[in-house]
Amino acid sequence: MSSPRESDPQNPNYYNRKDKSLGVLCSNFLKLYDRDGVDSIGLDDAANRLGVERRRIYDIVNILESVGVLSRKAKNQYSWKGFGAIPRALDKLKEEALRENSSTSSCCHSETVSSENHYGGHSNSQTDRQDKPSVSSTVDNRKEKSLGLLTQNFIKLFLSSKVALISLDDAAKALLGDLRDPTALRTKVRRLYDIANVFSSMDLIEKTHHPESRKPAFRWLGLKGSSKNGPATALDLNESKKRVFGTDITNALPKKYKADLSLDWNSNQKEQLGKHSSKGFVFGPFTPAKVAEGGDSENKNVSRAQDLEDLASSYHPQYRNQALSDLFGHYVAAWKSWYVEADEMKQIQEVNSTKPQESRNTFGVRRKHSFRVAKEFVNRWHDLWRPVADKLTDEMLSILLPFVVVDQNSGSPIFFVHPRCCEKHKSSADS
DNA sequence: CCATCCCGCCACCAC
DNA sequence: GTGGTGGCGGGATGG
Repeated sequence: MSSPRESDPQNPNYYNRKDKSLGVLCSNFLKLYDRDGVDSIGLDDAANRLGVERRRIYDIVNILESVGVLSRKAKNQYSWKGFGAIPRALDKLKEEALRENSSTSSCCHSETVSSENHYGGHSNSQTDRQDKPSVSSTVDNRKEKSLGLLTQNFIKLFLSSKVALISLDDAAKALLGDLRDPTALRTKVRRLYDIANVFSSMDLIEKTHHPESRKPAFRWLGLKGSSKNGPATALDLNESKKRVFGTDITNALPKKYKADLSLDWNSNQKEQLGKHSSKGFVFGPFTPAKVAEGGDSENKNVSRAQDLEDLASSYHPQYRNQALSDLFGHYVAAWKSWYVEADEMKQIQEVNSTKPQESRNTFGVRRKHSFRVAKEFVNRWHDLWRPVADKLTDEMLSILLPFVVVDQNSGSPIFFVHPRCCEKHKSSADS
């Protein structure tokens, strides 16, 4: 006879839809398996450990497989390839996308992704049983609509076109080709939401809004500077993404679970970010890369950026509280895009002008972007932390404080992320 | 009201 | 039949 409303976080029966989204499930999945020593993944095992139904695991696994992170080994068994396998998979997709792009304009769908994707695997045996007249049609049909294939085609959309931003609606239309069935469209969009969720949790894409239309849209992030057609080795990120995690999973609790604000700090690298400034400020990720005052070579800048990036990834606190975790992930992604954007800008400028002076603009862009991103981040961060801010120990604060926002013009810090600190600075910085 | 997307029914398929 | 897979879309949720 009790009210079924359990939307109160204080309520032990608190239930939030987001807690069970494919995105967080994927995060947890990754936490579980993205570590040394993992080689084989059993679907039942995953489902049990994550506390979800098998069906959900299929969704994730299919998507991950299509970007090379996993590969199917046998029934119920997948082998872990890791994030290091992504660049190769993306290369391949891009290649295919370009090929298809040129020889197109007629209805082409199908055959987009040839059955054999996975480089590493000697996929022979029964791979080519798909020319049976009767069976093939249904098989093909089913395959054509598979989540995995849809995923790859979705990626191709980004890789082939110059469109950096795309709404799921548009994506669905594009992927449906000439088909005009509104029902099919809806279904397609639903699937795309699934894909977008897991990709978001992997930082492969990012959700934003279209500049004018205000409509939700997604931006491709890829693996930071990946498409940097550098010399040889192309995109080898030396297995970066070696994220540090705690040992246990967050929402292994079946139906409902209570909010848990306890934190899981990576006690180790606590000290190493000794970037203290004179006033006792501690600079963090948003430090503007010590912007080119005396015109330093860009090589230096690049390595500087790299340093900061490394700092962020090695200094990635893992919160038990999923919301905090997600938020932080969002912030890291945003921060990365800051560099990516700046780099792209720099390249363009380098082509357009032979002036050796343009690095100033580049950093102007960086600052601006940094500012915007940081501001949004801080606001949301602030709201989340307010309830617990006073319970934080000084040690905890020393970890949080590094997150500083810089002024877009001067490059100097304006306010700290810590709730206690940013409160008073916020208003002045806002105008 | 609209953007999201959880949830699980049930069709397929391989034994 | 049994069990693994995984389309698919109803309808709930949250903003």
